[in-house]
Amino acid sequence: MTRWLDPDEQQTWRHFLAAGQLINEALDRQLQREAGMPHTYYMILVALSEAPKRAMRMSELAARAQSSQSRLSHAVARLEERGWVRRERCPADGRGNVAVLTDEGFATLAAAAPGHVEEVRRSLFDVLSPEQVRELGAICSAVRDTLER
Amino acid sequence: MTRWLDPDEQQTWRHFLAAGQLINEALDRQLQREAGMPHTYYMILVALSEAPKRAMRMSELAARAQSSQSRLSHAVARLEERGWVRRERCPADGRGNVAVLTDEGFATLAAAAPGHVEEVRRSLFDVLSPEQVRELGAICSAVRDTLER
DNA sequence: TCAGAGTATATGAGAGTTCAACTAAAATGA
DNA sequence: TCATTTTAGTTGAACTCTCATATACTCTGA
Repeated sequence: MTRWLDPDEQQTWRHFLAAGQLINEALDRQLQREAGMPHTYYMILVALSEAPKRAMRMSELAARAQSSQSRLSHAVARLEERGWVRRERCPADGRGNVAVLTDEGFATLAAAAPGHVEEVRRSLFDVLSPEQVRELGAICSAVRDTLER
Repeated sequence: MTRWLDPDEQQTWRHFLAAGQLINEALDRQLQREAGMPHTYYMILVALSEAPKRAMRMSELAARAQSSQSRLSHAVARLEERGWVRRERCPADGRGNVAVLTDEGFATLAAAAPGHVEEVRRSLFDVLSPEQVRELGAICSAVRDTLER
């Protein structure tokens, strides 16, 4: 009944898990050390920084930053305490909130970005050939399309 | 100075993050729902189940299960409470502990495995062509070799 | 226009993770 | 042989995440 993994698939799967975790740990360590925030928070700041007026509805932000709504809500509360983000009531929809990246938040992000990109290169792009990067892009895109929603 | 990501790299990176997270979430949800444990705990049980006598030194186990020592220590404490793992003092080295998978733990793992494998197929292998699986294996292996230690 | 259904977000508790101590037992070496 | 260093593992606190629930607003249809 169960379609078990054959030895090759097993190995691929374990490499996949190991690689993914090593990269995530590297990202988190670098950001925690140099910017005092986890990668999930960084992703939230990035998403906000790219939005018009650096502002976005909470649910839209959750989608962009690949966060659950609850996680985002907690995270933004922390980011607000640090003064990097501010929340405003949404005028168009009384239920909604809009998260806004403050200047201080933007400055923090700008300061953190170079070190982060360097880490991204070190842990992924520098390791792979251009051909592999293309392949990886296609693979991840396929996974994403399948699992998303 | 900073080697920023070009648009293609950006996209690949975002697909990579999204895919990785979607898969991890799928794994965690499935295991939490059907076996009442997170994926990290599952990996610990798997590692133990493959060891001679289903027993392993803590640090060796941490390495195999891709866990930090601290995380493993906390996790094994929980697994012990549930009766799935037992800890014994290591006779050869007075500092060491040996984690042992109990019969109950093994049974739990055996019961959880089919659903887990099914989820692994659904979220990764079924999505990719055999060629892509090969490519992904090579890519992850390269990342792992570079980042590990 | 109002009850009921649906949507946007927040919140609290419980659980897992990290980081920095801390304990205890080897190993080292003069 | 004893002080030092290293290694194995644990622990507590602070923090993040998840899940279920709560709150407050909007929409829908009779």
